[in-house]
Amino acid sequence: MAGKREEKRAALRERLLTSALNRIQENGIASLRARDLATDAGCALGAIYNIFADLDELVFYAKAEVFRTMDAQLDEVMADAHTVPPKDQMLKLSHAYHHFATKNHHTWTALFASDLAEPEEIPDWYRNALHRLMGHISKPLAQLQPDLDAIGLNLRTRTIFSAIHGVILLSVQKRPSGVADAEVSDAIEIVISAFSSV
Amino acid sequence: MAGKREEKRAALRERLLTSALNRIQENGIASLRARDLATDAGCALGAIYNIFADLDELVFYAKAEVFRTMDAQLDEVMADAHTVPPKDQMLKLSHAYHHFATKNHHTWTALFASDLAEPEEIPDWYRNALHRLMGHISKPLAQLQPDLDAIGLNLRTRTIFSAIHGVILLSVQKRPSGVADAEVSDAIEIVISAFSSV
DNA sequence: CGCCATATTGAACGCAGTTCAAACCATCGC
DNA sequence: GCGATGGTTTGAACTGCGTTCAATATGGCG
Repeated sequence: MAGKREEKRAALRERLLTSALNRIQENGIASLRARDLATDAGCALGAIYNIFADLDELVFYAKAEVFRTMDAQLDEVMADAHTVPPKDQMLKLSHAYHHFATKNHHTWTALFASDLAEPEEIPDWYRNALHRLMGHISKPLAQLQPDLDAIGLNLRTRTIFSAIHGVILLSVQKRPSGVADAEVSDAIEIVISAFSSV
Repeated sequence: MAGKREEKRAALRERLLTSALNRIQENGIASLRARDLATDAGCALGAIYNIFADLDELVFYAKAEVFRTMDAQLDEVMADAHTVPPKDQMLKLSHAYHHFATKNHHTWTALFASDLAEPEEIPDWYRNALHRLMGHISKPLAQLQPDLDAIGLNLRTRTIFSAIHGVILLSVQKRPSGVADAEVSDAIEIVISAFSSV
């Protein structure tokens, strides 16, 4: 009977996170309720606080889950990317990012909901995932512009990511200043073309 | 004494909005409190609800104020823009947008805090301000690419805005995926150059 | 089995937005 | 002026939420 305590604890933790992800996916992070989570997970209200310091921490781990899922999907899409021209690699990544954002509207939006006011310890897995993501952009970019130094390449990589992110964010948020759903693909093409041909 | 009632009502409304703007600017929209607003404005808690349906409505009008202020500043910056080359016009606008965003971190962030879930009536003044903003981009763009039709120009305009917005947003939010504060100017230059040279 | 440490429970607390009935006060007809 | 009228102001009370905590239950272990 090694660690039946740990077992139950881990199972409850899992149920709470699953419930949170389902509810965020369904109704958005703003309408997440501690009491609903407890009901879903079949535990008492207070039990949440044996496992997480507060709801923010629970949400933090839920977001981590979303981020990891996205990371895995992007990695899979880009696994055989080296077989296509640099520009097509960036297009592929952008469209995959867009696809994830629309398929996971509420959870994806939640990822960016708040400022990272305090530069808290960025966890290693996060740094790594981000590094992989940026690598999917910087690798083809380095092919297109071989004379860029590391710093220039880094800045350019983040700039391209930010640009694509902006297009998708404003579109997903249905801002009048953004592009309509049906135009996102074209907008991505415009952005990547612009960055590919300097 | 025509309309002393209306007068007091308008004055209170003004005080509430001013208080809201000050507090958002200072501490961010998340820590806005009805009781604080009432104290600031020197009225009872319930008085807020004679003027606004709820806090969301008050915040809506506060955001409108911010948007109008930004609109006015951008218009002023761009007033004599026609004297410089198209690319420089877009740079000027982008830097002014960035300047406003950093000088008004919390209020600017509040503008984009929530999805516009329901496509509620977009007020005319908002549509107009947006139209002016987009005009500052589309005019120089049309000079650079005279063979674009209206639809293409419109899409391209929104795409450029989204790209610049993305760069600034991720930077202001201090996301690791964004560019650092000190790099934003360079990133803007990169984006506008890319879009100017296709 | 019996004891300890930990987990679980849900009632209770504090805080925040919102409501509402009573007190208040512009306004208007006289 | 003056009293009636109806919107305005008031702040205590209501509701819903995250969080806490003392009491209870339960796994772990000699």
